[in-house]
Amino acid sequence: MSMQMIFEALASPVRRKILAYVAHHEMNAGDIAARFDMSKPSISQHLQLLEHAGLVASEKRGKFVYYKQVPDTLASTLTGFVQDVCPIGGPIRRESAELARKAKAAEAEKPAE
Amino acid sequence: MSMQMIFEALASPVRRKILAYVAHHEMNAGDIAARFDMSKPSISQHLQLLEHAGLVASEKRGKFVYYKQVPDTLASTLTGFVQDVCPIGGPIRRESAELARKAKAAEAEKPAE
DNA sequence: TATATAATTAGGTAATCGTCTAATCGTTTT
DNA sequence: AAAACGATTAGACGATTACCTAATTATATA
Repeated sequence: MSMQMIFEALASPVRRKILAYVAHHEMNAGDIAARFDMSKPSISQHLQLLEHAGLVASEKRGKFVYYKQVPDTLASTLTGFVQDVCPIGGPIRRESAELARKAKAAEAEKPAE
Repeated sequence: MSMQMIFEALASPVRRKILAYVAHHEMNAGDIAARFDMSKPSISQHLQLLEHAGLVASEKRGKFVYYKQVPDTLASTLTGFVQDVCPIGGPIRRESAELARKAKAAEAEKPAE
């Protein structure tokens, strides 16, 4: 849940891909593992690392364990970091503006929340 | 310069600290190393990794090698990533708003560019 | 030109990371 | 209650990473 754990979690391409899978809808461990050319235990370990970092949450229902992203942690950590490190002024707000534009466009395309 | 290299670079606390040092003004390798309880060659290695990731640039002047942050890469990579992975809509723009507020406050405090 | 200083390269070692297979735990179904 | 299925834990292995010291390169200065 610390900044260190979050950056460590994001350092792996596999974990970033997992994160993208569970960003918009939950998915169980097996279905996630099926997307990778890797054993289930390995994926399980990546999932745990993501969970310890506070980036995903799991819920067991019957035989299955479902994973989904915890929405706010990532955005706030990364923007906080950028805030600290980047020369304040231009770049961040420029990105913010573009971000807002894209988000608005995406929302228009998919009106259902 | 790829996304992978950037996240890898950010995974180390030492490298994030270096990045913070060179964010707002350049600094030579020795002065950077003096801030850490670590040998100069080790810091040199971290600096090269940051440079290969495209996050800092170096310039040799006389005996010294000066490092400074490349300003836009980090912000655009991280916001691009957040854009991909986070549930679109609320969180990003909420952060953006807060970011803009803080940046404005900081600018008021230090009017010289 | 010889010496001193800044920085990097080279080479080596300990620790960590990512992966695998085999074994275990919990749940469901027959 | 036994068998099947989903997931995690345990243990082992190879590759990578992070660090160190010693040696080297490049520049400046006595």
